[in-house]
Amino acid sequence: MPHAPSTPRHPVRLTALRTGLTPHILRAWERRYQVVTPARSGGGQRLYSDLDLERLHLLRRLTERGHSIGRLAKTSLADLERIVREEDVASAIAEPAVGSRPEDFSSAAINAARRLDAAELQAVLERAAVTLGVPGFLDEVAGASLKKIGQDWSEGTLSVAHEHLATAVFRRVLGWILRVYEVNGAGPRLLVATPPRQAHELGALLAAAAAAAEGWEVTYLGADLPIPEILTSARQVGAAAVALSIVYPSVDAGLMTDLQQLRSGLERGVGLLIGGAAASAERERVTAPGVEVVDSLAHFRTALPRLQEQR
Amino acid sequence: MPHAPSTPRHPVRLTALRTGLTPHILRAWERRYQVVTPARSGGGQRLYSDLDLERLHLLRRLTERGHSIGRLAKTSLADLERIVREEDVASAIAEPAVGSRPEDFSSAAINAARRLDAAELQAVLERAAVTLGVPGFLDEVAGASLKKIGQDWSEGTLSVAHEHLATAVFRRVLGWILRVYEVNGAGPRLLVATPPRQAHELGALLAAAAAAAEGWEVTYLGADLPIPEILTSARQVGAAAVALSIVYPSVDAGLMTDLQQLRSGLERGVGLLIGGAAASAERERVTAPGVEVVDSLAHFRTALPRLQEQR
DNA sequence: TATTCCTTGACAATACTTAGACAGCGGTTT
DNA sequence: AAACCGCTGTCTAAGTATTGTCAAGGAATA
Repeated sequence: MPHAPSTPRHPVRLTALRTGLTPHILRAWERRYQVVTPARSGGGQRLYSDLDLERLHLLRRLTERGHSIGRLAKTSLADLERIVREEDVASAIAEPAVGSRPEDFSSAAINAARRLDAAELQAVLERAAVTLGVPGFLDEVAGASLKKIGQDWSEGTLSVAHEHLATAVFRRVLGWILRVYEVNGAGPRLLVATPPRQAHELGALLAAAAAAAEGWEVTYLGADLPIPEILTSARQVGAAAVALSIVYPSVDAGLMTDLQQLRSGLERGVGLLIGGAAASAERERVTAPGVEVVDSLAHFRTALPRLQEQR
Repeated sequence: MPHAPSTPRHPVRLTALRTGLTPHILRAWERRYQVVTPARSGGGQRLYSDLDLERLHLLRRLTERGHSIGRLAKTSLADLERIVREEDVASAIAEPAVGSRPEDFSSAAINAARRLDAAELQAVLERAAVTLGVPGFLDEVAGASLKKIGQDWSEGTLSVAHEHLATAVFRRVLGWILRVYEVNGAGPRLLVATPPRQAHELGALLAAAAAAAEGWEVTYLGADLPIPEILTSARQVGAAAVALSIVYPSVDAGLMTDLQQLRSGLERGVGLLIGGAAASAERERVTAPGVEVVDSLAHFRTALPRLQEQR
């Protein structure tokens, strides 16, 4: 015959083990707050029931999370269970937990790059993208990591090798993201590239991925593309907008001519977005009618729907 | 029955945690503006009510967005809620566009399933996972879609073929997620399975993926697993916890025996979580010392870190 | 006999309290 | 501009409350 849950049968030692408390705490709680009142053996030793165990277990959980034992002491078992459940939902809103915060991913990525561990870097980036979602990943991990790497590189903490390895892996991951969003015929078309003499393509890839995640159909053409090629391609795919990334600070006469040529070669309704470090730095020179300079990925994202409507 | 929302019961540090403020700020706000007037314990310590928490939470959100606390201090709860709503509408610019909201993905998924288009279903699910991030995907797309599919199936709108196709694709996508999070040696281990005579494994897979995204190293064993197998495996991989999914409403004597056997076969420190429709429905029968019933994925997620700490 | 458990009283570590001070920020006035 | 000012978050110091931990001496248990 199975015993009733109120049958006293567990000695202190076992009770402590099962509830995660110590015998000392059990006695202190009983002495001070009459949290439970265990039965006694013939010789006066405590014997706890299943119900006591349950109660004590819940109390431990709640006190660990910040409730005060003094206040919880007189609460009924049913109420304790209710509170625990409420706490669970309430705290679900609260924290994203260490290990899956954007910063954690960034630093893990930079460490991997520093160790020249391409496989680990890729794994970290993929995990970040899948955990945070592409928009969050691009804004808070990819952007931040690239910035940090560039910074460390210019400070001499990272070598060219590190930078190349990181570039290769980022290209792979961003390419993967682009592929996931490849889709037939939906969404407006965006052409992404880097103008002549601009070899850094990561910014462009970042923008391409961001646009893809926003539902655009992105044609990514890579770095250092002659203006006529851009024009032809834009016409061919029926682009609703063209986005260029400019990183090198040499915003030279050639570049300005290129931009003018590009703008006048594109149809009226086709938007032209220029982003990247150099674009922000020389915003006044680059800005022109029909040319929008974007300072950040977030800015880029908000500029996109506008272009779509203009068609 | 002490459950009026105005019952004071939360000490300062809990209140700080729940509202995202710090104890310092709580006291400063009270001292300067009488934002709230918490009750006091016998010894003079603050005790906040649920209503206080609600109010403080709203105040934090609004001050973060630039409102001044001095101005908001005397505003009623109802007015605060109204202001927050208005703000939300105003900032709707930042709202995800149509096409990348959870509902859009769910309905696209169900349409694909209805058309028996496995490739499209898989593409939609992958895009959803990558756009929303795995936690969001599991909570708002996978969970919802499966529920809808099950519902349509029981209504006769979807055939067994549809249901099997969907199961196959979901299994593939969830498996992909599990693989992305595969990682060597980090994190506590979780064993996920379905007990004997429980054939529906999608719930278990969902849980497995959620745990993986939280940093657990998950060993997924699939459906209909004999208890001794579970025990051996748990010991072999050194599991910190075991999670089971129970869907069929037949919580029969066999199942109860199985659970008892499982619980007593597991070491003390190893947590045991039971989830799924049947578990929630028969929560009282299933609950036992050392066995925790979880009602939802969100609940499951919050239960996990606890198990980790208990080790 | 060796170990575990009992009670009581004390102590130490946290956590919380108040009152006050200070620094950064945005806006205003000189 | 420069100086000023109110608002707000943060910190300190000194005292109180709460709670975990321990010790001593005796009793029960195996």
